[in-house]
Amino acid sequence: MKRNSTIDDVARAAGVARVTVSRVLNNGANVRPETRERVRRAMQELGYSVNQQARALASGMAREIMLIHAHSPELEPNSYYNAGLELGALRGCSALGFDLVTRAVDPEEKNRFRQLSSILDGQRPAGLILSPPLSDDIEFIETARRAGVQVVAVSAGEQARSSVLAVGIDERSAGRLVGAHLASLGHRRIGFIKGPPEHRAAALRYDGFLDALREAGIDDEPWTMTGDFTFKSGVEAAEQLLRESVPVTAIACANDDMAAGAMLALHRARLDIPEAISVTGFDDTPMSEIVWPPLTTVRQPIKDLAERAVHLLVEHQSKGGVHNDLLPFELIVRESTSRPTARA
Amino acid sequence: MKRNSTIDDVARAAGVARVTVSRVLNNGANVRPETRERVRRAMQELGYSVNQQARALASGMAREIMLIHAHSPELEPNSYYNAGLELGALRGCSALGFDLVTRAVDPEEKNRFRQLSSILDGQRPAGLILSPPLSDDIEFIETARRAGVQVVAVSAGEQARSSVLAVGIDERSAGRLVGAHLASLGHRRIGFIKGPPEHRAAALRYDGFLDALREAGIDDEPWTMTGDFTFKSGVEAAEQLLRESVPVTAIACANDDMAAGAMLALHRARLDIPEAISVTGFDDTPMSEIVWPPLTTVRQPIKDLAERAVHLLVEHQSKGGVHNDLLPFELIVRESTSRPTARA
DNA sequence: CACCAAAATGGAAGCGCTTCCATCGAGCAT
DNA sequence: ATGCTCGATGGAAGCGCTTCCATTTTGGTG
Repeated sequence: MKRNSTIDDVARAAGVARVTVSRVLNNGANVRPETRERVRRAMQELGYSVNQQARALASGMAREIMLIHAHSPELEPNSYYNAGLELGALRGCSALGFDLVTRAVDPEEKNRFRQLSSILDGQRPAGLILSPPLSDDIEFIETARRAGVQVVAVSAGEQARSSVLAVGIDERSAGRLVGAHLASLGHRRIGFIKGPPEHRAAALRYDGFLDALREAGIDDEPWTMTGDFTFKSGVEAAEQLLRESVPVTAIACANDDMAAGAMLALHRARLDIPEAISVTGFDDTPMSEIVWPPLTTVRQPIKDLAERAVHLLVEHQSKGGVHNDLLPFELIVRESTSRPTARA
Repeated sequence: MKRNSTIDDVARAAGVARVTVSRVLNNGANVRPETRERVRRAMQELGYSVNQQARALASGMAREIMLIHAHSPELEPNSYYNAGLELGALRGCSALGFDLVTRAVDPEEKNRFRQLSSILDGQRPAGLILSPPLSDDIEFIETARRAGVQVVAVSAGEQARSSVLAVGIDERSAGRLVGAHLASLGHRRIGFIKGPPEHRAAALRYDGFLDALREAGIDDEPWTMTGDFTFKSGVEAAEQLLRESVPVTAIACANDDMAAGAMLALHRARLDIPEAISVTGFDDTPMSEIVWPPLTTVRQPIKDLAERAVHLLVEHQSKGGVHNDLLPFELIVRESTSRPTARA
């Protein structure tokens, strides 16, 4: 029955005191480089890894990180996105010896600030992870900070990113990537189904999209429609477009759900995808491989975002400060996009 | 800055020693009922909750639970199912102060027993969560037990359920529910797309399905085809059925992915769902709401299964024994099923 | 070369809990 | 009554780590 080695084993092996090992562990100051190295080597040889439980217990710091996701009663929850965030956050917490507490708050609720304050008061978490559109709600963020809780905003817009810890992707570049893809295929008349205006990240995606069109010499304002990220709103937006007989050869959507909805509307209207109209999504949810045809979309590392958020929170414990982490994204080209057929 | 109350606070409030509170906490023996009650009340009043970190540290038990999911290189991983399991397991671990370690093992790999042994040897987890088809691999389970690790089988077949801890749903009844639904709508000729034979739970679903048909007076063997749970295999199975011109009015599938595949094949063949053919799935993945038409399916509480699995593992620590937890499931009737039209 | 601040290191306490062992009565047979 | 067992309770140690403070070492200065 092999017992994991402890900090004392390392200390003994390195010929130093336990405290010194602890300092090395926490990148503490006042350790001579050679001592540090010796301790490092001892850790290596013993295959040592810290016991997060013990660490958390000793340091006595709050052991909880709170994940708040938006959940309006009317809107169906974006289960994939939220599940991904929770999964990532849990992984991060697990690795760092924290507990995750998940809460839902209605972003429309007038009362949400008071609500947050009372939650924070009861729990005193070590940090708060906010997802859109809460991560763009500056007043909400400020309420949390006033309560002395470190905040990290996930996929937030520029304002939030410049005032608290943040993780996300370069939304604007991601949007540009989609626009460039469509433009390079030869599409000139493109429709865009946007997300809700409070969702700053989606707005940035749209800006990037416009950039790409402009760079490709397409200066006409594209036809746009605003959805609320649900499948249903995608259906409705596309139906609206068909009703108006807008002559587009491609429709870009601010997320996959709306793209799937749009595809359904097009299917119903007996329009072939991508022959008649190309469609793009955003997020690369599992659904994008299931719909027909498989959806061209942007893969966003949702789990990694949340995991990173936890680390950020722990690293910047009480240091306050602004830190903006951008994670990589990727355009996944599938069969829902092709060059426009010479017809429209 | 409110500090959470500790076991000592409770002890003081109840006028007993710390140990006694600990005994109450762990349902230990040798505490007089009235003392127990007094302690309980004190806990209540102080809003006490155990510090799992401290508990885990003190009890010195392994702090890790290992989730092993099957992952063959050829087969696309069932991301929704696996993500759900991981999410649930993480929640459970988080609540109980355990860490979750996730591993993937190829169930086809001859070498998997040795592989498992070496993993277990290195990590010594407090328990092992096995998902199908590994949870039906008796020899695999035995290997783990021989290494002295408690095992819980998720969604396993009867053999595994009778030899280790297990959580799942009553697969047979769930299958019966689907069969009864279809039969009650008036379908007499029904096709069934099965899962792989090693997947015992899927086989049970099929048995239950047959039971229902028999109960409805349908004694003909239904037309069946075996898939591997992938979207693609669903497409192929349905195409096979169409090629053979089997005169079914409904197709039941062992999971949602195959159902979605079958639907695609039917769409391509210009068959309307549910007018020409009804389709059912199993699992209620998010996809079932996205496909067109929305899929009638059985909702299985995947996250809860995994969460329960963790609890089982911890409760039965070193007690060995067999325990079979059945969680509730639910038939979700959507638009992919209707009475057969008077045509076939 | 003595002197001192600053850097490097170590000792000890304690986080909240469990576990091991000792203690204390009560109830029972002798 | 006396001795014993057994159920109920408490004392003390310690899990692996951090933190506070004391101590030793270093290297720069006059």
